[in-house]
Formats: sequence, structure tokens, C-alpha cells
Amino acid sequence: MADAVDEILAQWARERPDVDVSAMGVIGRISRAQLLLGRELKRFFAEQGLESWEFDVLATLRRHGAPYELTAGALLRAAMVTSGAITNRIDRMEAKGLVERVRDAADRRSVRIRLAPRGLELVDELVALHAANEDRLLAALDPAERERLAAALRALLESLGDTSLG
Amino acid sequence: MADAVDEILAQWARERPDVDVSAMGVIGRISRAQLLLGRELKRFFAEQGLESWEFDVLATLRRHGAPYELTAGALLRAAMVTSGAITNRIDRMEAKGLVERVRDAADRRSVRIRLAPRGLELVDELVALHAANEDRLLAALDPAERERLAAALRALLESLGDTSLG
DNA sequence: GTCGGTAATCTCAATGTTGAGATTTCGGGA
DNA sequence: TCCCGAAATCTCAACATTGAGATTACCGAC
Repeated sequence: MADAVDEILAQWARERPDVDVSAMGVIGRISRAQLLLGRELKRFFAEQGLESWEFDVLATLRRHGAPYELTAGALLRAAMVTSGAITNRIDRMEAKGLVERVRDAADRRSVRIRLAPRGLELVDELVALHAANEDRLLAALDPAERERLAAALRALLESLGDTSLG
Repeated sequence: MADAVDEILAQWARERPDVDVSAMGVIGRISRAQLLLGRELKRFFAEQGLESWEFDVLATLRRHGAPYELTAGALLRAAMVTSGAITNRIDRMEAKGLVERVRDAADRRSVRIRLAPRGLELVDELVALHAANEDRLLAALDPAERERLAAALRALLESLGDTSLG
């Protein structure tokens, strides 16, 4: 069976047989998989009344453990977005009562973002559902295939410099 | 060695050992890999004076073969964006002389987008460099690993319904 | 102590995408 | 032939992100 990327590779083989486009077989599929998975996740969170990025912020704070606080800088590095985006996101989540801004007494340049009670409750409730949903999205792959896929992607990520959350 | 996703999984294991988050090991890595690869591609095309999406449009037209024409609808499905985005992209590429709009005589609702001579020349020159750059980005993976990775992603994409370019 | 460089966050204009609605056209059935 | 639903594209307002610059604060060197 063939996916859309196989068709793309076949077209290039026909039109430009002189060029080795095999790397597209990997990179093109990563790109398309991310796009399709992202749509599914967006739909899932929409059903819960959340944006995907909102859950992302909540989950980042939650998984770092009590007291469920991170600086704005740590959050923007975890989400891999720019400072303007994080300010905007925190603004809105604060307005919804999901997080609170706490100025750091020791370093007043810093702002610590803390899970509000409502945010903690929400993320603790949703994380199991989210994990189950992601599991469902990978239903086509058996455990051994998932492990191989994760290992290959880990090697790729390391080579691209993704070695720490910063 | 560990990447950022290993750290995320370890955090969840510590904070919520009751939840099976193993699917994140795959989906999280696909997401991060796409983001990092996308940055690299953006940088590469910027050096060539192009946006990534401009090359994407040029390449889509080129690989479909002579006469290097597709309808706006076919282009938006290939790029997986909405109609507003394609109209905007074609507007600007037309202004740069990379493509031309040709109204279809047989079906006047349709607009065929055709590679202009400059666009054809540009894409034919760039495709080899682009392929080589993608190959470089995958340098950490040997051919067998790439093949396994592509095969696993193909299975995933098929299960998500990505079976045709539409 | 004070100065200057650095760091953390916020501000804001520019830019691009989404998604709904408008417009034009096609095509089959009455 | 006329009508009506469907299809293709464009329009446009809402919204989010980027990235540069402003602001405020820290800190080491002198």
C-alpha cells in the first residue's frame, strides 16, 4: 500500500531521475504525520473546551511537580515558541483562572507561572484521557514498531540538538 | 543518551505513574522533529531568497510534470492549507513572476496555476540542493534506519487516512 | 557604591492562516 | 430551457505568532 509520500517520490523519480530524493521519504512523512496528528489532538482538546497549547502549558507545569511553577522563560523554551507568544498565552490562561503569575521575590525580573487550583484539577483529569487518545492514534503500530520508531526519532532529535528542555 | 522527550516521559513517570504515557514517546518526537526540521528548511530556503512554502508550491507543480499546471484546489490539498492561504500564496508568487494564473476555458470556475519560466528554472535548480540538504539533516541515520523509519511512518500515515494527494 | 553588560519579560507592528460567507459557474433533472 | 444544489475560488475579519525593541532588574568589575 502507498501513502501520499510514495506518490510524491514516484513523481520525482519520473520527472527528475537524476536527483536522489529519498530523504523526503522520511522528512516528508514526519511533516505530514505531525500535521495530521496535530489536527486530531486539536479536535480532542476542543471537545474538552481547550486549545492544544493550553493543555501543553498545563501539562508542562504539572509534570515538573509541586509547587507546579515555572518561569515564563522555561515555559517558552518547553513550548518552543517566542516570548511574545508565551506572554499572550499566559495572559489568556490567567484570565480563565487556569494559571497565576507570581513575581519572584529573589529576582524581580522573573515571573513564575503557577498552576491555579482549577488548572491543576483540569490537567490531572485530562492527562489520562489525552494519553489514551494518543495511544488510539498509534493503534496501527504494535509495541515493537512504536519502540523502533521512537528510537529512530530519538537518534534524529539528538543529532538536531534536541538534548534538553533548557 | 536522552533527548528532551525522554525527560518529559521521566517527569510523567514520577508525577503520574498511574498513566501510560508511552504514546508520547512517538507523537512528541514527531512533533519536535517536525519543528526542528522545519526551522532548518526555513533557513535553507531563506539563503536562496525563498520562503519554504514558495518552494513547496513550485515543487508541487514541477513534479506533476509538463505542462506544470494544477488547479488552485489541487494545490491547496497538496499543501494541506485552506483556500484563503492558497489565494494569498499564489497572489504573491504571481507578483514575483514565479507562477501564472490561467483561467480554464472548459470550466471557468477553475483557475490553473502554471509554473512561469522563472519558476521552472528556479525549482529545477533548487531541487537537487534541497534534496542534498534534507539528506544532510538525516546524516545521523544510516540507510537501513531511514528505511525502517519511513516504513513505520507510512503505516501510521495510512492509518490516519493519508492515502492520496486528493 | 556605581557602571555597564546581561537577562527576563512585555509591547507592538507586521505578517500569515483560518474559516465562514460571497460570487461565479457547472450540470443534471423537471 | 430553467432551476437548484454543488463546486471552485476569492474576500475578509478574527486571531496567533514572530521578532525587534523597550523596560526593568540583576550582578560582577572597578
